[in-house]
Amino acid sequence: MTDHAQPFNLENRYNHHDVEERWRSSHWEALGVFHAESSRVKESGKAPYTVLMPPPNVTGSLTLGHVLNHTLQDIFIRYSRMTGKEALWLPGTDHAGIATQTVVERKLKKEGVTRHDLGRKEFLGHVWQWRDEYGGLILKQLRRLGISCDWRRNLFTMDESASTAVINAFITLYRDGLIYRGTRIINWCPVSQTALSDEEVIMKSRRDKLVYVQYQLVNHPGRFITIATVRPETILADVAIAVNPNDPRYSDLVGQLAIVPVAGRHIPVIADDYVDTEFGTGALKITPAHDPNDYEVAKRHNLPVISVVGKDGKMTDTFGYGGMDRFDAREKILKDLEESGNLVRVEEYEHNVGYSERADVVVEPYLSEQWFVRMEPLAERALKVVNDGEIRFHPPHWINTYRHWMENIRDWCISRQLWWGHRIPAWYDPEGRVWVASTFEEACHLAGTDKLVQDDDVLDTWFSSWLWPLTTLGWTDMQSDNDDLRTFYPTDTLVTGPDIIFFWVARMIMAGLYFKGDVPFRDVYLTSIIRDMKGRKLSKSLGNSPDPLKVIDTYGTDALRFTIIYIAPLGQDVLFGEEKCELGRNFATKIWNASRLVFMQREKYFTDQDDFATAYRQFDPRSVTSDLAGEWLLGSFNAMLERYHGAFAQFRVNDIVKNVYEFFWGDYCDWYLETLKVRLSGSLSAEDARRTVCLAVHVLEGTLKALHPVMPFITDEIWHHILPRTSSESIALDQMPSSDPDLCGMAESGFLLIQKVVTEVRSLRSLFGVPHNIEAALLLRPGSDAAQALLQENLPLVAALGQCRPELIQSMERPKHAAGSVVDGNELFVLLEGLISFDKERSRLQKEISNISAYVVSIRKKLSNPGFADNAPEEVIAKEHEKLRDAEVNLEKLQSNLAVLGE
RNA sequence: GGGCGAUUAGCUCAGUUGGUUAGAGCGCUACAUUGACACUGUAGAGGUCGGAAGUUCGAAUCUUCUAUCGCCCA
Repeated sequence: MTDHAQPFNLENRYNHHDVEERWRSSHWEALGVFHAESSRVKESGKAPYTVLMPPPNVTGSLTLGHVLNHTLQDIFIRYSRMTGKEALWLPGTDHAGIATQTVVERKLKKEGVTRHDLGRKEFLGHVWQWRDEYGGLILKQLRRLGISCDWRRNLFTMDESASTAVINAFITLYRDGLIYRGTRIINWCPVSQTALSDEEVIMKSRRDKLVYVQYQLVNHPGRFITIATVRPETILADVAIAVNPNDPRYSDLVGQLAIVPVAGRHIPVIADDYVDTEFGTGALKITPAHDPNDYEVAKRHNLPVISVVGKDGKMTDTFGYGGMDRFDAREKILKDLEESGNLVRVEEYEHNVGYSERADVVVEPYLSEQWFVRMEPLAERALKVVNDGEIRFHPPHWINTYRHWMENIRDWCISRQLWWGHRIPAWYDPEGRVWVASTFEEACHLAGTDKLVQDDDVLDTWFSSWLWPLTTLGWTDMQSDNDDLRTFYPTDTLVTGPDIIFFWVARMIMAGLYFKGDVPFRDVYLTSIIRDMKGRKLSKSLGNSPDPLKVIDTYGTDALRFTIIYIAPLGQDVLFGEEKCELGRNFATKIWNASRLVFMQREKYFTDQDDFATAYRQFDPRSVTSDLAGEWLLGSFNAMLERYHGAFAQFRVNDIVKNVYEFFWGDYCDWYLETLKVRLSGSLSAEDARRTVCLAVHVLEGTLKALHPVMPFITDEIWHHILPRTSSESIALDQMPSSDPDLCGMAESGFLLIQKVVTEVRSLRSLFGVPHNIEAALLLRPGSDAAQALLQENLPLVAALGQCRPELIQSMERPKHAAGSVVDGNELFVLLEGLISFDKERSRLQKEISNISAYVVSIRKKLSNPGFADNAPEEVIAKEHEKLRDAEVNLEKLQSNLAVLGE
């Protein structure tokens, strides 16, 4: 971009393509606007402020969820940067073990190759190649959002430093006894063919058949015991039937043997408290290889474990089902049971079944040897820091969810039967002993032999993500210590979706405390979930997921950012439809056009940029006097800023944008700019005119700064037109205005009366259908000397804004042929010779009077209630008295108007 | 079964410690098109705040019960 001064005014029409292209992130990036340095914290004493980007999945592409999430983070970061912090936003991506491996395997399949054909090493070469080619897509797309992270620090969870950290974290936990290897029933995904953690299993409601099957007793021919199951195919793996020891129905059968249908195996009837007497028949088949609870029962009773379902979800039994899919086998065994006469009955049954999060197939409980993290010792402190408020959740109700998980914590299965990921740093010697070490050499040294074989498995992707607050700042092991860690850890604000509280937030807190001895962040902002206009979750299969890049092309990045923040309140779901972005687009256009008006006025009173710059730099808003609207505007602007900063402190981002929107559109454009036109067209001294323009620009610039965190592009563009600023400067580095408490009070100005009078005149005009091109005569009868002076001074304003010829009168006589009204005790009459029907005006007044009478009665009632007078605070009572007085004055005047009309 | 959240204008939602004649955006109605802006302006219609009971001088706001919907965990 060339470095010439911007034109004095803006293009006629706002074009988001041009503007966003000009300031596109690469420009800001090239300037280093988004870079943060620990040295600046050390040397200048600036306070650090850090945000961690939740690393998007490398296989991912931009969704509206990302838009919301990253816009929020950008808002926090830009605000902090502009309020004088050293703001660091750490970006990166995660390697998404299952998802990435699946994508690459699918691609290879098209070429007729499986990963097993290639072997581990070559396959990983393909994955890296894929990642280099396509893995950067999401980051490219994120840049279009104009987000201000320090891209130099971009980290990938498989990068060398992050990988070193993962291995060292594993070793540390292992040596501390917090990682162990054990045989357990885990969640097995038959499609991805790997173990999953509990969190990766989604429970879904499903209608199945509850099958009642009778087992003959060995020693009592003709007697049966009946069980109920939803998984009849696992009957083949039964090792016992359990009943509750207190269940009288079965007490005589405990210790007997029963015959498993189809399999013919003899199994004992056992008694165990685990059995629920209410469910089914009260007799439960025990299948330890295919149910975690049954496995526990079997352990207690020393029962064998028999497996009939393999890794691929196909049967492995020797009773004629071997090789069949588990669901086909279920149908077949139903028929076989019926034929053999063992099927008692079948009921429809609705229950929850676990599905694999990634592959969306029913998870198979599978007995295997896996690695686990012992979570209880980690949970204790992680729970405490949240209970104690060291980490705050916004909105706070999510603490309950967090607490519940921590209090019912279960060990974390971290091994995955994949190739893509951090390989588990464990080796086995010929005797089967395990050696955990950071390298093969070290393991050999420990084992005293080099005949070692490394564990085939890799670690859960979240095992690297939980170290994200550490690895992004260069942590690699327990000895790590560097300027970035010292300066930026703990980080400040984490913005993420509530769906990964368990996966990620909770585990990062554990890891931060364990490996660094301190919390990883202070505030957790949990975002809204975006749904479509019908309230459905956005999903690719439903086709209800708008492409954010298309939305950006249509409406603009600023518009999308503004809209999504405007409609996403803290802690609520958001119903999004593309057309909602009209809101943001319209606002951007409004900002543009209002700025154009201000710059047009500027051109009239300043010869060029430099002339204006000199005056503007010397301009002190506190010097504004005898400009009613200007003083009011300053008051309103500062009151807006006060709410603005307050909303930031409370993480009420939604309020932030609504606040600025209302101020700018309502106060600045609708009222102030209209008065500005009137004032500048009047007989103002050149000096006053110049000062008036400076004030208009001053408030415009302040508003642009307040909006910049939300709408970075348009604000930077217009900011460059305010003064001759070079393209190497940016509003992003300018200082955010703070609220001046002395000026806030000025919002309570006499200008409010002018507004009310103008509105009332317009209302009467509209009500009586005064043609727009007619200037009505307006008579004003002030209710006080102060109002008299105020109105007198601002008659030109009333005239222009109310499109009327106003005149102050003292006469007590009501003008004929007029529509009358009262505002704050001041009467106004719009003369409507020939236009007004007395009947219409009479009925209008009557209606008005009855409204106000009812109001007066209600306040009187309240005030005469002794309970109110005794209990209500002073200022509330005073306010009621004031309301009553005002209402009474208005009522009286309306009544006399009506009386005059009746004569 | 346990927990959390929602229920306010036709639609989507604000309403922060109880003190408003309950607000906004979109939509709707009427009027306005040469001087920033129709991606606009001005005016207006529209709600007994899911239901019931209670606390209180006073409840959209607090308590209890209840209905409906959604999410999380068993």
